[in-house]
Amino acid sequence: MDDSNGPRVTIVTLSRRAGVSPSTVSRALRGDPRISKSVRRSIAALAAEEGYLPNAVARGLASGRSGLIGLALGPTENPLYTQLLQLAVQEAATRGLRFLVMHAGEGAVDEDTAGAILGYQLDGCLITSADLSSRAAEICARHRVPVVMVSRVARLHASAVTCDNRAGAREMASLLLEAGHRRFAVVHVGGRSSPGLEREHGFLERLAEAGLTPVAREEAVSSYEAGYAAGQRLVDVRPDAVFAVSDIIALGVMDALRAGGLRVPEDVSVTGFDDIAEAARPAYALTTAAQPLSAMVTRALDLLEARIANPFAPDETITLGARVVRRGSARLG
Amino acid sequence: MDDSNGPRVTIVTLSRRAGVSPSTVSRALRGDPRISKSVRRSIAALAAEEGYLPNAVARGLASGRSGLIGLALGPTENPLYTQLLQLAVQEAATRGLRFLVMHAGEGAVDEDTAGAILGYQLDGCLITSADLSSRAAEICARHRVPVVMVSRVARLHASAVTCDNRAGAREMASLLLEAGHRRFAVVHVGGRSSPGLEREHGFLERLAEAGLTPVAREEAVSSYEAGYAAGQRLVDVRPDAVFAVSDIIALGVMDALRAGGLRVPEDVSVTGFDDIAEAARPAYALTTAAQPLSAMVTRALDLLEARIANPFAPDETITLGARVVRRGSARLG
DNA sequence: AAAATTTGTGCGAACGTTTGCGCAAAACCG
DNA sequence: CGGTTTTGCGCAAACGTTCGCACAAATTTT
Repeated sequence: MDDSNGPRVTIVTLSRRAGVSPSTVSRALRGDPRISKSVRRSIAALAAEEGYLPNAVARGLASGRSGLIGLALGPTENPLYTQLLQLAVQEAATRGLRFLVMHAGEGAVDEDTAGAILGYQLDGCLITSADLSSRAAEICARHRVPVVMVSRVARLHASAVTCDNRAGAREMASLLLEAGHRRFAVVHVGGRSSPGLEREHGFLERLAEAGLTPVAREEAVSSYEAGYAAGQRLVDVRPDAVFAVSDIIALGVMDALRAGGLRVPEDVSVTGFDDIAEAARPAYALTTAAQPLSAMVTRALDLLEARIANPFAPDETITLGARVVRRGSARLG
Repeated sequence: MDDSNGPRVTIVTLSRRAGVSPSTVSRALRGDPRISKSVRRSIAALAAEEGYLPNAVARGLASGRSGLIGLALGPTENPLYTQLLQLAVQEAATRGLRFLVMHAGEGAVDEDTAGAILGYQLDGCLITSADLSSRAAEICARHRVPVVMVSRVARLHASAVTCDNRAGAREMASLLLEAGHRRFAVVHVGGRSSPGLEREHGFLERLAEAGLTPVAREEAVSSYEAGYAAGQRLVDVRPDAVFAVSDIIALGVMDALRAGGLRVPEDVSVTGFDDIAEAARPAYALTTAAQPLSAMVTRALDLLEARIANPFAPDETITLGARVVRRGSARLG
């Protein structure tokens, strides 16, 4: 290891020590088969001995690939995005890709920030925020940066991986219907989010097929607090089942319903969508449709890598199945 | 804007169009006072017109400053770190710094990953994970990368900003004592986390001054589930007040206590530390000692920038006050 | 044994900036 | 009006890699 304060050890340093040219060192370190095995080995040894650390910035300049992926993360109050972050970071690391965070939180990504970050010659972008304006994608497209959206419908010039929101919601509705529920309430998020819309439509569609319309339809943003407020408005409505388009909303609804004196699930079944970690807590035991988050992240990175390898690969959108997980918050068929 | 597919517009492009040298363009864009105002303005206009985007990678190579900060984030199940992330991203953006995520989640940062990321010539690192081994800091130190820890005690060659954990915990104890509580339980995290340790010590210390020792002392990792398990063990102990060293634990404790038939706060007061967003939910209304997270992030970045500007600035640790916020989960003096 | 191919390595030019230094012209001084 | 300072800009060398091309030596082919 280099504990000294000498000049940084670079490829040139190594090349001199090894008596070969810098290009040979470069190729040897990258495992280029054109370099003989013996030279490759001795250079690897030398690099380790000297504590050589490749300069990713220089590499980026020379190769045109930075190894950097821009990341736009949704509202951090929603644990969903946090889980996504963790999964994505792990998965990306194994592929030698790193995340440069462009945005974390509510609202759209700041134009200037996004622009500045594109200056890092991003190899691609991962956009997870549901209610993100399309501006970010547009900026990326203008700079020819591949984009993949996760848990969100594709926009112009972008790939996407989502789960089958509609089918998941439909299944939830079916299960609820089978169990005999008739007075349905749904808590939706308006037009802010494409998955939210799909989930609401799927649910209502299935209800309609059974000849039913909901007794209440509350709008909320995707947060606990908004869910709580919606839940309060539902207390007097006395639905026998409520479907919230996201878990974080469902948790708020549930707490409000309970605060209003209703028992869950005896008086009212409550269900959500996402299967965030909080949903599994004993105090909630929320029945919900699970997004296969881990698989989604994997596929998203696959898509990104494919586009990096071949910039002319067509946009693609992958839909993975959602699976309802039964817990205590609802009586199901 | 450059919607065409022509070659990228670089400083050289601009310099030709403007009839000046590349160095003049560079200086003009950076606002160098040595360039006349008129030239500066015309170049700025030209840059905007051509949709010029500075290449941050090239700049990094030439200047030795990448504008990149490595970020190590604690367990994402703990909303604390998520809030931290959001605040840090915002605050950093205004300073022209970007985060490269080194780690997110439990456990120590992976050696190889950290090393690889240092190859991006980070200007500094922000380390927030409480239970991180000191390895990350060590690696940074070896590569002469300034480190600042937040919500965590300093290590070798690192600055830090924390809140006064001990004082916060002491105040909580005082308030609880004043309200007449005598049967105390504390849920701690063992030696895994320095803030956790300080909080526990502060609390116990104040208790000792009142001639008391806790009736129970449960160990947990910093998670809801571990808190829940600890809470279950406490049901039969029937403490009249419990102090958990972090909110996420306190929430688990509270749910378990309630599941065990105890009323909060009538039968038992429960308190925590951090003031995460969940603590304010009506279902919890957790009384807790708040970390001034926003201020901490600001100071952390100040520290980092100071070290970037002057690599020989000494390490420094800043301690901000903690403030107990009273909510419904505890009867307080 | 000469010719053709393969194998292994070096040369040098990028990549897009920044920055120390040099040098002219313009502004000031007495 | 000659001499000194200031102002404004250009030259060219970095920064640490990658990669196309050339080229010698070793190997195979005819």
